Amino acid sequence: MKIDPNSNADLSAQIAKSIRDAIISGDLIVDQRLPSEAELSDQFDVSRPTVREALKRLAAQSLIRTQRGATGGAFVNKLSFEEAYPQQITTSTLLLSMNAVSFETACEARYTLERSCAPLSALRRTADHLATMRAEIHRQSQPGLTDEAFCASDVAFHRALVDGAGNPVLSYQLAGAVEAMQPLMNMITFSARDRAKIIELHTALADALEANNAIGVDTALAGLESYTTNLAKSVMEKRKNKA
Amino acid sequence: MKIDPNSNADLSAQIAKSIRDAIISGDLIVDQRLPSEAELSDQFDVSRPTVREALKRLAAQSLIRTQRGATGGAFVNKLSFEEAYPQQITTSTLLLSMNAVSFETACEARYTLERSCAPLSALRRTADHLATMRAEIHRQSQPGLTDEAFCASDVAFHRALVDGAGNPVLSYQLAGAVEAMQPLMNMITFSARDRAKIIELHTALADALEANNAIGVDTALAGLESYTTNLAKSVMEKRKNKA
DNA sequence: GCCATTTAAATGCCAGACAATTAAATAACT
DNA sequence: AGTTATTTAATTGTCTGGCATTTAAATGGC
Repeated sequence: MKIDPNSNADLSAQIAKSIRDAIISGDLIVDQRLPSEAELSDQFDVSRPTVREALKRLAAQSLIRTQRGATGGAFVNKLSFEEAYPQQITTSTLLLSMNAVSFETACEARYTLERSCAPLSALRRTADHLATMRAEIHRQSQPGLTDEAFCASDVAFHRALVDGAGNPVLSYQLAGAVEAMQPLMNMITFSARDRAKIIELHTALADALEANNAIGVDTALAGLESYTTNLAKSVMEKRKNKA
Repeated sequence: MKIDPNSNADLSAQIAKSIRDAIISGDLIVDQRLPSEAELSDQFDVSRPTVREALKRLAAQSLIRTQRGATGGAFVNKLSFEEAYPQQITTSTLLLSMNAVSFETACEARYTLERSCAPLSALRRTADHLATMRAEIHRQSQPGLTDEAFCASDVAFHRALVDGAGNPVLSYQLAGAVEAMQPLMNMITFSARDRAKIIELHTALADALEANNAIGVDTALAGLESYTTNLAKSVMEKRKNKA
């Protein structure tokens, strides 16, 4: 393997790209062992620290894992949905916070995606999903719950709804949309009245899901979206007037 | 700052996590300069190569960028949607190829998400989006087009549809779902008859979008999904009988 | 005041070494 | 022979020290 010395990219970035491409194309398959760092240094004609920087880049993307010891080395990692979740959530969160995405835009995206899962979830949700949602509703009605805990419970509730669709690809894609909204929602202070209204809608949602009523689920979600949006709007308004 | 020597994680991983957390929490803000590698070595009490490995991990996630020279250093990067796209697509693609996700499951997720964008796109699509879609339809009807090129055009067509919703968060989330399907679709051989049918559905879709007819768009998408799924099923069947 | 040069600070890269870990090979012992 | 203890070898993890390269600012000459 060779590296272009005229490229303006770091050597470690070029090497990482070379190996990453090999993984994507299938040249390197899951659990296959990469050459040792010393061998890679020879092959790419760079020093070991440079190879290591390249490997750390790949490790940061969960594309490889490393083991120490005699039979150790770097191995192509089987990227699992579980591993990809946090990455997806971190990225989505930072995208929202760094790009001045309005609450409305984020909210619209989140509920648009979530509503698309509703029919499938109404069809396929298991008793487990329903139980999780009922439990979260119960938690949400506890007095003395902090806004953060309320929002976290809200996220758990909605993730159960999404998971009810029984499609891991959907769950993965939705994780970013649903979880990344939490920091934004945390900025809203929920009064007792707000919570009661949200719990009411959550209950309607769970009821509809229990009855396999897709339209009812969609209606409840639409209600939640408009209520959340309006709530956020009024909170922002109040803050603006105060300042 | 301190690092736990009892943790079984690499020092570079711990340092990367520490800095990453500072970025997520807002302790480090966009375009802020991190301490130099030498200063970080002192602060974390590790050597410079270890610090560098940590920084490369963060760079691989586009959380920082580095500049050489007198006023250079590592800066917190403003994560843009454009930067996040390829990451998202790579991850989604690998998730599908490494986890034996069935074509049906992937297809269901993709069309479920895409159909959720349809009403918004019917409402907001610009002339530009329509023009892109018409151009791709034209390209798809060219004889002699390879299956790969046909699929790539298909992806471009659908991305224009999604972008028509005018919500960058939606576009980002959908990018993974739509683009990651391409390698799977490339495995299907599209006969002339298949292509004609798909182009017919694409045209119906564009027509409905032009008329701001949300229901028509949804119908066309539903038709596409079932046609694609059946096509894939018959191709797989044929291959199985052959072998 | 403007341009060329020097300087200093920073990242990029390398060579070599040692520590820590791990599995396999070997030796010792029963 | 079988089992246990020891040694060995391979590999990653980390450190030290250094040099090359890049870049902006400081300096100096005109």
